[in-house]
Order: sequence, then structure tokens, then C-alpha cells
Amino acid sequence: MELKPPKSDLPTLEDVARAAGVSTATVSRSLNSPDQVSERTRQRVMATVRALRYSPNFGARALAAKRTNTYGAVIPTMENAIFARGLEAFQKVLVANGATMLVASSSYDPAIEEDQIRTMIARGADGILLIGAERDPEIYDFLKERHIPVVIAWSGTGVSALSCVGFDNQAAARELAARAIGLGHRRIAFISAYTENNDRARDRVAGARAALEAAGLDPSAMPVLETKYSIQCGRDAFVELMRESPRPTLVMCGNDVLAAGAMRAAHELGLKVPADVSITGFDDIELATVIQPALTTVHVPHRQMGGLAAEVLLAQVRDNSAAQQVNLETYIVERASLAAPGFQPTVAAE
Amino acid sequence: MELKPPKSDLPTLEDVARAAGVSTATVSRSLNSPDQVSERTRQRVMATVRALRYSPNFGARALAAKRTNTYGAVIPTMENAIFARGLEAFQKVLVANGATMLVASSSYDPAIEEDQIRTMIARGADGILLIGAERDPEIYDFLKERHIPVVIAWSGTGVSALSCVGFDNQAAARELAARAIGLGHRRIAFISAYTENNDRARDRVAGARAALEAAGLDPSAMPVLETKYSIQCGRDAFVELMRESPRPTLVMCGNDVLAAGAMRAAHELGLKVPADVSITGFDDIELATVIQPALTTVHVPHRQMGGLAAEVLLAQVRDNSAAQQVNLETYIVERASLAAPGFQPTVAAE
DNA sequence: GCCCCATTTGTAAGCGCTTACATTTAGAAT
DNA sequence: ATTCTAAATGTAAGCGCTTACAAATGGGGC
Repeated sequence: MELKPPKSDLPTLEDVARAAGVSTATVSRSLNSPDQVSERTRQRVMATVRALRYSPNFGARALAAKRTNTYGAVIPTMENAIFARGLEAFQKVLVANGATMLVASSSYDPAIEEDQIRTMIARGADGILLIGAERDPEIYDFLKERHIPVVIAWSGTGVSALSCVGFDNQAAARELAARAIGLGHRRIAFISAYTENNDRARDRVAGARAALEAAGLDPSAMPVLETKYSIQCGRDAFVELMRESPRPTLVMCGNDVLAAGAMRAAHELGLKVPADVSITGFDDIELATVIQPALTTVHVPHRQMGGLAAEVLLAQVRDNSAAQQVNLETYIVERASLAAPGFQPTVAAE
Repeated sequence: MELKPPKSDLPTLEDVARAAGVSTATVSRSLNSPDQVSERTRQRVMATVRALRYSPNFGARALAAKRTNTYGAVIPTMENAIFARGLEAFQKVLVANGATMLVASSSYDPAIEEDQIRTMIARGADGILLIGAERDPEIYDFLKERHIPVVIAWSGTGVSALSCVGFDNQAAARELAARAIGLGHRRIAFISAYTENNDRARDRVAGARAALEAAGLDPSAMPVLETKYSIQCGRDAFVELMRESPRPTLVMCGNDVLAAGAMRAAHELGLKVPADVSITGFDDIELATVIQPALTTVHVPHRQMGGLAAEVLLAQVRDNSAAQQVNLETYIVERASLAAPGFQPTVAAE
């Protein structure tokens, strides 16, 4: 505490003003709204800025301008490739617009998430990216009260009056399930991420149920196992599901990671995919193409979502534009892990 | 610009002071150094803070205290699971200490990286996390000039006088290669990430060479293909390597992602792993356990690294402690993809 | 009851910037 | 020339907080 080094004698706006022979206001304007300054003056100021290696003090600027040019992102975890992708894109767009990104992860815990959101706001975030629409209304009130623009990603329709950039989880899952039913599957099981506090996971399960119902099947007959987001958990869940008799002919998974675990378990149980059992995923991350057989899954445009979220947020903050609701398209990627039940591949495995 | 909503009438320190019947200094102290305030006063102040839902203004605080409690992390990309893991851990430790994380990615481009570093500093980062030690010395000068603590992760010995939390990439790769040589491998090929501006990648290749040399083999005879970080690239590189005659009996990969691609290519070429060709990875991400056969690789404690990096950085900033150099242990994870070289396959790929 | 010192509290000076408002300057129109 | 207007620049008032320093308070020890 005592030894704090002099952080120190960095040039200030005033130093630049003095050196350039203008007022601080002119320097400030040259930096922030160049077109309010004459060409000649601006040149001179900028040259001085460079000569002095001046860099504006962030705190002072934030204090005076009431804006930080910093945006927060609160996501469940960076270790999930889908969020990592989205974040990367979000950040790129931010940087391209001269802004920076604050990140925090909640580990899927609503209490932690709330805390992180408050911290971001206290840190002066001009806007904030949130995943999924489901959370304590009090948080939305808090955000509204402070006039902080929010964009919700990964979920389609969000809270009204809030921007969102997402897709229809339920419709996507329904479509995939319908496709499987069309192929002849009747006994379908589902491995889902925990649905509590997770509207995306819940919607995906609901989508499968809806397809069943539409096909005149009993949706409540579909076994659903909820588990954590990890390969190991997908594996365990699959083993559990295969204890049933008769066995399901298709195991749908709420995401690709769980599906990878399921695939793994299938191999260990000596089950051929898709001959003995079909497996589907959701998200279409790289993993889906690496496992054997390659995974039939739903492609979600994560990068696009992250990039668009940033744009929407920036527009709200900078141009005071209205909240927007953007719904992105998803599509089924047919690979090898889903086929008609009992399907014999022309070339035997191994 | 014009319509900016009133961000507005949030309570200030002064409001709290007035309401609690004390001076602003006392409120500030209650918040920042509670033990300088009497128990009774503090209680009263805190109650008022809660009642008014007061939250300190970030800019003002940063301006007055010359500290933001914000730390920057500049990484190549969040889409790489190893960095995502490290970052997640880094962030967790930061949050546990009341700090927040600013993130930027450089896409492995030194110019972008430099830019991001400068931006972070301009944003008032109190300290900064960097990946790998190799960069323009000018950047280090800049950082030193501003007295910004830096911690370098992922590389063992870094720039002197800078903290680093890493591991010995070269030794780890050497050990793995030595193990393979002990198994009987003589023709080894290497698929590496681009080594330009990437000391980690370079060290890994160097490690393999060192093992060859130590075994009396010619290190320059080892084919090395450099490529981008992606499964597809690993696949292409592997195919390329298999054109050689005689074929290598072992393809070492600079990371697990490349190895996954190689594995994929091996299957496509009808090559059995490890009978026809062994494959090794590096990093030990989850992917390594999903592919068939499971990957023999080097385990790197990414999370630990990220967490420690945060601790080192915090210590430097808060306690003004000296720079530390921490070297973490790695170890070989033996799975199925590496075995003694089998007979030379005569069946050609199509 | 008095003195001294440690503890607690208050006073007020900035921190470095933005911006409303005032002033000056320079063209254009007459 | 003169007047008017728009563009360019300057002045200076904060923004909300921290902290050096000063002042007040409260116990012991005598």
C-alpha cells in the first residue's frame, strides 16, 4: 500500500493543450468529435498527442462523459464452446467499434449471475449481454431503472421491451424430432441439461414432446434425464437410459457434448450407432464432426448471434435506437448418427 | 445523442453521507477501509447504503483512487478450449477478490495484440494477463513505463522481471517423444501450430527434436508441418504426411485439436491407430477422451494456470509483491493412440 | 481532575476529463 | 464597408469519489 509506485507523470489533457497552444476543450473535441474542430487545429493537436504519447485517463473520461464504452457479458461459462464462440464474435464487433468487453461467468447459478450483473453495472458497463431470458424480474427492474440496455441471446422471444438475438429452441428440436419420427422412430429418450433456470434446455425438451404429440404419440412416455453439461454425464445418462426395456431406438441429446458422451457409452455397451440406436445432438460444435459416427445435430449460428448481439447493443447505446428482437435460423445437419431404426449400413462398422 | 435518457438521479456518496449524518469521508471509509471506522458508525452507514441502494460511481472512484480493480486478459482466441479454461479460472479468482475481467482476443496477430494491450491500459486495467512470452520488446517497455504488472501464462521462463505462470513446453514434448522412441518409434513426424510468434508451439517441436537427438537419431529428419488451429487442418496435414515413403510410424501433434483431425484422417485413409500409425496430442482437453481411440497426450493444468495467474497478478497490484515465476507440472496421459509400431502396412490408402 | 495519545471524524483539495455557454473569428450577403 | 450567421474556440463548472491534513473525541494513567 505504501510503496505504490508513481503511476505517474503521464501527460494530461492539459499538457497537450498547453503544448499545442489551444484550450483543453479543443483538445477534447479533436479527440472525440473531430468535425467540430478546424482541419488545421486538429492536425496540430493530433501531432502533439502523438508527440507526448498522450492517452486519455479512463476514469476521468467516464466520470465526465457518463459513459465507459465498456460492455458486459454475463454467461454461464466460458468452457462451453458455444458461449466461447458467441463471446468471441461479440467481442470482435465491440472492438471494431472502439469498445471493450467485460466478462463474467455465473456457473449457471442465478444468485451468482445476479451478483455479476450488479457488478458489471457498478463497473459502469454501458450495456450488457445476457444468456437466456429466464431470471428474477427484479433484475430486469434494476436494469430498467438504471436505463441499461440489455440484449438477451440464445433465446428467441425474450422479455418484452428488451432486445434479444436468438433462435427458436423449441421449433428446432421439434423439427429434429419430427425428422426422426418420420424415419420410423417411436421410442425416443432425451438427455437434457438441467432445465431449472434454463429456458433453452426446457424448450428443447418441449420441442421433442411437441413432435411426438403431433405424430399422435404420447409425449409423456418419453423418458427425460437431466444432467450436468459434460461428456461424462452424457455417458452415464445414456447407460441409465439403455437399462429400459424395450430400449429406445433414438436418444436425443440437448447438446452436442452430452451426445458425445452418449456416443461413447454406446460404444462401450457394444451398441452400433445408428444401427442399434440413433443419437442426435444440438448446437453443431466441432466436436460433432470428430466423433464416430459423425453427429446429426441442429446447427446454431453462434458466431452470428454474438456479433449481432453486439451490434444491437451498440445501436441502442449510441443511437438510442429501440430494442430489437432478432430471430436467427437454425437447420438440421444430417450426418451419420441418425438413421431409421434397425438400419444396416452398407459398409459395416470397423 | 440528443435523446440520451437521464442516467440519472442515482444516489451519490454525498446523499448517503447526508442521510446517515456523517461526512462523505466517513462513508467512503466505511466502504473501503471499514476498520478505520467505529463499529457503530459503520453499521449506520451501511444501513443507509442499503436503504438508498447506493452503488459507487465507477469513473469517479477510478479517477480519485487511481485504480480500477479491473484486470485485462489478452488471449489469442476464446474459441480454443485451453484458453477458455484458463480464462474461466482467471476470472473466478478475480471475482473472488472483488475484481473484474476485461477480455480481448488477438486472433494470434501480434499487431492486433499490441493494440489490445494498449486499449486495456487506456481502459485503466490495473494488471494484465498475456499468453506466451514472445512479443515486441517495445510493448514490454511500454508496460514497464506505466508500471503495469504483467503475468505471462502458458510459457515457462518468460521475460525476466515479469511474472509468469506456465510450464516447460519443450520438456513436456521431449518426454512424450522419448516415451515413443522407447516404444520403438524411429520415423516420427510432427504437425505443429504455426510457430511464428508462438513460442509454445516452437518449444514443443524443439522438445521432440531434442528427444530424437538424445536417442542418437537425426532431428532434422523429422518432417514438421505447420498449420492453423483446426480439426480440418490437422486432417489435411496428416494426409500430406502420409504421402511420404516410408511412412512415419508416429505423428505427434502440437495440440489435441490437430490430433483429432489427424485421427479422423487416419480413419479415412483406412489406417488403424495405433497399429498402423500412432498419434499423440498435447493439452489434454476433453476432446482427447472422445475420439477413438482415446488420445495419448500431455496433460496441462490449464485451470490451475489461470487461477494462479490471477493470484500472482493480484498480489503484485495489491501488496506490491515482487514478480514471481511459477512453473507448473505437466504429465503424460497414456491412452490408446500411442503404442509400439506394428508391422508395416502394405495396403495403400485410396 | 488533568494531560497525553490513539482513535474517530470532518474539511476540502484535487483527480483529468466533458460540455454548456460565452466569445471570437471568418465568410456571405447586402 | 457593414451586418448577419455559422463555425471555431475558449472559459469554467462540475462529474462523484479518495485522502492528506486538521480537528474532535475518548480513555488511561497519574
